Amino acid sequence: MKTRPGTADSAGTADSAAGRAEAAARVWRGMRTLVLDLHDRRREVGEALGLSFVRAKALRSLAAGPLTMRQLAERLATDAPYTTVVVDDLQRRGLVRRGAHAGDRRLRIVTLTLAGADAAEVAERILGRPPEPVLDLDDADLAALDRIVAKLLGTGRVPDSAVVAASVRHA
Amino acid sequence: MKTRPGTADSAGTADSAAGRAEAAARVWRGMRTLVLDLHDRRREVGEALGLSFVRAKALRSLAAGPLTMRQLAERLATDAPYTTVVVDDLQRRGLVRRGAHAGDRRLRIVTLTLAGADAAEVAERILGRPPEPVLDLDDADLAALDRIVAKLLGTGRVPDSAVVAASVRHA
DNA sequence: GCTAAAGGTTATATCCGTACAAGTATCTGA
DNA sequence: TCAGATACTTGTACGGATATAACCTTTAGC
Repeated sequence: MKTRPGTADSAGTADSAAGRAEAAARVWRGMRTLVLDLHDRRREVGEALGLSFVRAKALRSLAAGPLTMRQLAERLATDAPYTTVVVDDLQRRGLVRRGAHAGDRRLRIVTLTLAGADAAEVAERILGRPPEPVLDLDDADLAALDRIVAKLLGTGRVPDSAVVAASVRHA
Repeated sequence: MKTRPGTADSAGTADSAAGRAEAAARVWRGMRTLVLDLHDRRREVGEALGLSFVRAKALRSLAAGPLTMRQLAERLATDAPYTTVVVDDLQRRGLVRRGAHAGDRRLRIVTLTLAGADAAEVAERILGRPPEPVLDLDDADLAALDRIVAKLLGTGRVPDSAVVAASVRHA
């Protein structure tokens, strides 16, 4: 609504720009609805593991490799004290181990135990299971979506797991 | 990786099925990453309005039209008592009004005030603003994504705002 | 060596959200 | 009319998450 068709100038790009903005907004709202409203499984993960969101997220973060407390805090978007609480809890449950860093003895390196890796995998499987509508897409649509989503991710920031892994590895 | 190319049988559909499952999982993980990790603006909304997530969500729910307490509770996925707390708070801030339902005097109908509608619009604008990568898509990709996302949403449940609005409207 | 900075831990306070119990007012159906 | 169900409110208790301050250890720079 309110497209003001009279304002389109010679090239027609002005009108197209308005249409693009609308389409982009519609797409984004749609993606948010799919992820947050229609197919949010975070509660399911919590029930399956008996862990809160942040604790489950900590396990999933560690699945890619060990992290220091500070790095983990950044991943979880929390502060250092609460990260201590979370790791204490996970350690008490036997899901993570705290280790020392050879190079810098101030650092604590948090590593998944086997049980922790199992739990992380359970969480990842629940969260990663694609919803029905995605599975029902025809081959062409799925391939197109796959390509476009990869493009959307590609423009973004580097995953930063590589940096993290490297910084820990040289110990 | 691990595509096991030898297992493809005559029709080639078996191999394609495996590829489809992988693509679907990759797409879904990508969409979750975009919405939850790379472009989550829920914190920004809270800061802009000075309201918690649930309160902001209540305002956005009411933007489509008045709701009874119970309907609002369902939208927020909370129980009735907490909904009372939330509405009390929003009312104290002058963002919503509690009204009576003519037909059934047990019901309380919650309506946005003008200030509440403004706040809801602010929230919606922050959350609905598409991230850069979406805006940077070329016309063909954006159109394809628009079409496919609409398809993904279409398979789902009816928005149920219509039902809600109708049930309130007959007052 | 001494000081400042960084990594972690401990403790405390507070808010948000969930859950449960109980009570009031109203409606519905036998 | 009377019992039971529904809508909402009040109160309470608790876990989860955030913020801040204080402290200890270790590292790095002068």
